[in-house]
Amino acid sequence: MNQVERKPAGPRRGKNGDGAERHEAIHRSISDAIIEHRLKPGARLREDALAEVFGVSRTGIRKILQRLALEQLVTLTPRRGASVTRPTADEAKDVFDARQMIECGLMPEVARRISADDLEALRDIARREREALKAGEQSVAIKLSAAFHGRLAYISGNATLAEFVERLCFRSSLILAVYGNAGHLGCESHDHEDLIGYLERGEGERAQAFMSRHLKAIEASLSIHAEEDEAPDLFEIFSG
Amino acid sequence: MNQVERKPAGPRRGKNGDGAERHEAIHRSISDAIIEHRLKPGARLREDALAEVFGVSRTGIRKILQRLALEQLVTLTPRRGASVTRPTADEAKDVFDARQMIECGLMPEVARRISADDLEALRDIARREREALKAGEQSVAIKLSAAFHGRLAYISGNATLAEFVERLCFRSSLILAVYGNAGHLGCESHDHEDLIGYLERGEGERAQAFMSRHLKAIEASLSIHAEEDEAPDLFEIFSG
DNA sequence: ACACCGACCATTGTATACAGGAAGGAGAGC
DNA sequence: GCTCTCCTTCCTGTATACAATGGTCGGTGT
Repeated sequence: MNQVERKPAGPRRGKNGDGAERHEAIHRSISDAIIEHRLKPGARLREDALAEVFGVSRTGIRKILQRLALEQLVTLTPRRGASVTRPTADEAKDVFDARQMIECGLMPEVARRISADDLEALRDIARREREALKAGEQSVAIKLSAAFHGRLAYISGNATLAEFVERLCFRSSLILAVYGNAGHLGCESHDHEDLIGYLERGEGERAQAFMSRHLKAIEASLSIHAEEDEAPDLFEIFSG
Repeated sequence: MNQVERKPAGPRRGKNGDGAERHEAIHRSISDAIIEHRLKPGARLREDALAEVFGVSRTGIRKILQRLALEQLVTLTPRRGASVTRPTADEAKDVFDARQMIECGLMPEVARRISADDLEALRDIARREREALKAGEQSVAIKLSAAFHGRLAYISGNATLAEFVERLCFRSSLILAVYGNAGHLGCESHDHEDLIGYLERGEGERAQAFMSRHLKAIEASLSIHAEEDEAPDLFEIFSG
């Protein structure tokens, strides 16, 4: 069946078992690019291009793309390839409702378990976030905000819920990219610092209430208009 | 059961178009087999064997296996292949804590939104579950129990959280397989019927409390022993 | 006889080759 | 001049071939 006797085409890849780590690194690269809005919602992700950029074959790229699709960061349309997910208004609402329920629900346990190291790490993230915002680097700030919320969730000790929160934060970044006003993106105020204060003092209930207000504030800052591009409802348009 | 459709092995098996649906069907087949405990935790899943059974090539099987790994139904060890996940005691606790938080939190909204059709569908599932339990078909009963909880979550209207609940229920089936006592598996009593009653009467708070007790009862029925097979901690063993 | 070492086999990981469908462009007809 | 259709071209979906690795079994030496 092999018509052509292909020479072992340059196994420049086959160093050793770094394959898994390489894939992980590529996954993070693409994730970060999406979360930092360097890849905007709707952007198409061609397999060939990504394969060439990262120096692997399409096989590995496909695997990563599928994982990203499961995480709902990219959308995989059957014969059209992959593109960065453009969240709908409904999805945005679901995501923020879910964050309300889970992140707020986690706060008491977090307040109970938080350690000095955790506090330091969180303060570091919050500080860098403020600096990024001050410097106008919204990409970095958004990524750090997601990192803050994700890290917070992991302190609860429940890896399953923390993973879920992390994914919700990633999706939130996407939502900010679509529905956010360029003006005051992310968590500008001292919210994160204040939250750390409540947690440090072990005030779980207050932290919970504060987180609720915090998330509501973010959601309220979005301009969620229906965005009727995808499937323009001709009936509604012409029936009036 | 009859998913083994021996194809004529012609070269036309890649008749695309049905590819996506085929993959979906295979995914469901394997998922069901795991949830119904026909594939027990720890069972190895060789790619060749699955490829032959379902009449597709290893490429498609790999894709499905990776998706199952993302859903944490199978574990993918780097050079050793795939096997049905054997949940640890910690994971079991996390899963049930997560269900406590999310499923209970969803109940008020479910009580608000539930429709007559929903009630009928839920009653049907609960009835079939009881019948299966009476007939001693624990596999079917476990699957129906997961279906009940999943369906319930979808009524809330929050697709994101419902999806998460669905996945938690699948993982719960796995946990039951490892830590459950053969005696009283699943939700034996009239719990599901009672819950439907509360929801029908719009008593969200009561439904929430009842769901909490229900989940606690299931968790309490497990015998969670540490199961130190996976990575026997030699340091701890020999340091004494 | 037991233990260690080497080779083989089984199974996964990766790349490439091939086929089929969808989007865009060009040509022809009205 | 505009539009419709066909063709080309790119891109994804799938299978297969090849490389690498870990486990296992058998042989040999002490």
